[in-house]
Amino acid sequence: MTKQVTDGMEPAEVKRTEALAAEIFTDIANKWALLIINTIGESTLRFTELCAAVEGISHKMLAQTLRILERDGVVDRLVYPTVPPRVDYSLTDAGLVLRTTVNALCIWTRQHVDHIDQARQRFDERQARPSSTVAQET
Amino acid sequence: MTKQVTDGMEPAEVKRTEALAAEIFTDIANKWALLIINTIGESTLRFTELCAAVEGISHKMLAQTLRILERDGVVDRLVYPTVPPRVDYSLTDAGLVLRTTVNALCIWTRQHVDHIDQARQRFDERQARPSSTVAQET
DNA sequence: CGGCATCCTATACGATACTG
DNA sequence: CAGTATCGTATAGGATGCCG
Repeated sequence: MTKQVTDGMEPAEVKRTEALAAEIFTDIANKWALLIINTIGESTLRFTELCAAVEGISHKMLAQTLRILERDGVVDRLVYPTVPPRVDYSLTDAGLVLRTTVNALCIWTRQHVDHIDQARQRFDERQARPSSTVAQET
Repeated sequence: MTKQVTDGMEPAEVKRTEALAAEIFTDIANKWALLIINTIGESTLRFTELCAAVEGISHKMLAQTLRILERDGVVDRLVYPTVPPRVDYSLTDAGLVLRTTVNALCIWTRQHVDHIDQARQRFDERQARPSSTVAQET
């Protein structure tokens, strides 16, 4: 998945990095993780605020995904020893770098909604009757 | 999920765009779709080539995900009416734009492998004994 | 309030097998 | 070779409830 970073490593080390990269990618490249990262952004949000801000996420998935992101050093978790408890979430430095990319993904989605909607209609139409995109003989 | 694009729309239209954006995001923001997009990149690959290039993907998931990406107008599918059949996959213009972002995501992952690996070790250690990150009283 | 555990359903996914 | 269908398992994910 995008080499170049592993240049000049011993085979064993490359393999370990490869495996870790795959793991990390799995942690991050999923709907909830990406939405959470994008939502926190530059701000600091409490658990409940996040739960409300991330459209459609459940209490459970938020807690679960936050734990993974915290472990991976993408989000910071600050616990106030008050009662009732207060927990603030923010992005780490690494998380902030990541977030610029994630945000670009969200913006791309928004900007292509119409285009994609039309592509879908064309596709669904094509499915109805045969004759798809076929390379022409020359 | 990242507003601003829906400014100056009627409420009903905003809601439709909102729903579509969520759908599209679900299609794209998952491991396989992102890996496929990043792998195709600027090139044109046959089904079998893609299957080999995308680390760990199964025949089934590749076919399934490609269908979704094709429908969304992210990948182009060119069928050669030969026997045995040959099918070439490449990114559409929209897909190419998207791919720059996706690639940035992959690169970020690679570049932060060590950093994240260390963050994980610290996290796992913290879990063993209590005393987590707690806000100090002032 | 934040978080974990539990239960249950829905979906993701792999393996396999069959077609054109 | 590319694709679809089927089946079984595994994981995602919602709902609920209990604790500090």
